Amino acid sequence: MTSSPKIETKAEPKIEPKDRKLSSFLCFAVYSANLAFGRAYKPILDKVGLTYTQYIALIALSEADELTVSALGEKLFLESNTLTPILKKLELSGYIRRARDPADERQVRVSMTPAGRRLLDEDITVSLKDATGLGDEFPVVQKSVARLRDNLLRNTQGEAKKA
Amino acid sequence: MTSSPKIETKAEPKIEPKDRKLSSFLCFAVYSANLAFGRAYKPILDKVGLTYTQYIALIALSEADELTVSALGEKLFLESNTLTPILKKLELSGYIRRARDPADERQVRVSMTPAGRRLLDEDITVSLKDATGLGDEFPVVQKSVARLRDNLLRNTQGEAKKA
DNA sequence: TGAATTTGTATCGCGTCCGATCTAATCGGG
DNA sequence: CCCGATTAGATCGGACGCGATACAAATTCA
Repeated sequence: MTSSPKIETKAEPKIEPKDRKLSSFLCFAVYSANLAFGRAYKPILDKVGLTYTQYIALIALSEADELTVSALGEKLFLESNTLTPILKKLELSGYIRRARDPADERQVRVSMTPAGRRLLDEDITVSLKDATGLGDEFPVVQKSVARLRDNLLRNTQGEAKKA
Repeated sequence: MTSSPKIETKAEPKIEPKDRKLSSFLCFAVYSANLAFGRAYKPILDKVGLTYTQYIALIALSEADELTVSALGEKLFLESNTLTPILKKLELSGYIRRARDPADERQVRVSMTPAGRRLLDEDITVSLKDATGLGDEFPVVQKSVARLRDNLLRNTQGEAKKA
């Protein structure tokens, strides 16, 4: 769309600086959609005393138990500086347990408590699937956004980690 | 393994509680894609001394100048508690101006400085369009995510504001 | 007009994110 | 075996996002 090459120009002939509408920014769509998700989850999660991030971390843990902090972080794209306080709160809430691995005392193994498992089995977020209003598109959008994320991480992690 | 009730229940015949994979969650895709965007923008925005949110706010302001804080908040889906500190930093950085409206001293009019306008004209984020790796899908995904956001806000704002 | 209410912004506290740094445990070479 | 390097978490400070609240300006209405 940016290039409709009738005649070959060296660079862009002329770019209007004005046509940078916020609505055209994919990053803003994702940013604001994330805010919207947080607000949608809030009244539901308030009832069980969890935050949005804590709930997501709990789901990640439900897939594979006894994960280390860094292994959990790989699933969530987070590191210990973010994860540690969250896990401490989840432990305080009684949904998970944290314990140093006897085989390697540097590592912390995180596991779900029965209370945590019970919470997820309730499936408190069923109502939200309708709220997305995506219908059959739901899995398509989900995959597109996941692909977007993976592309962004791959194409920038290169610079971040390389430096 | 926690419970596999063979007896037929009235509503859902049988839902495996285990198949709630993190990767199947749209909210997680959006959540992590937002993190990825923030990380992708960071090295670029660091060079001009802006944060991700500050940059988005600047773009919103470029569309319509002399906005009030709440009008800007409507564009950004943010309120004064979040916006005020951000705008103060943008003012301190010299990219915007803040001034009480003489006609209504309650309101604060926000406008861009020439430095702010110059910054946006540089279009420092061009390189990121490729990093999304979406190609022609780009506008489709953007619209889907924006629609998702609008649906979520509409379907939950009702409860939030009504209460 | 004057008191009550509403409105627009700002402040505060908590919970993420994240870069930078710290500490303790493990590993590896000599 | 000891010492330096690496690794896994944790801590700290800065910047959001947001509910609750404060405060002053504007509006309403008796």
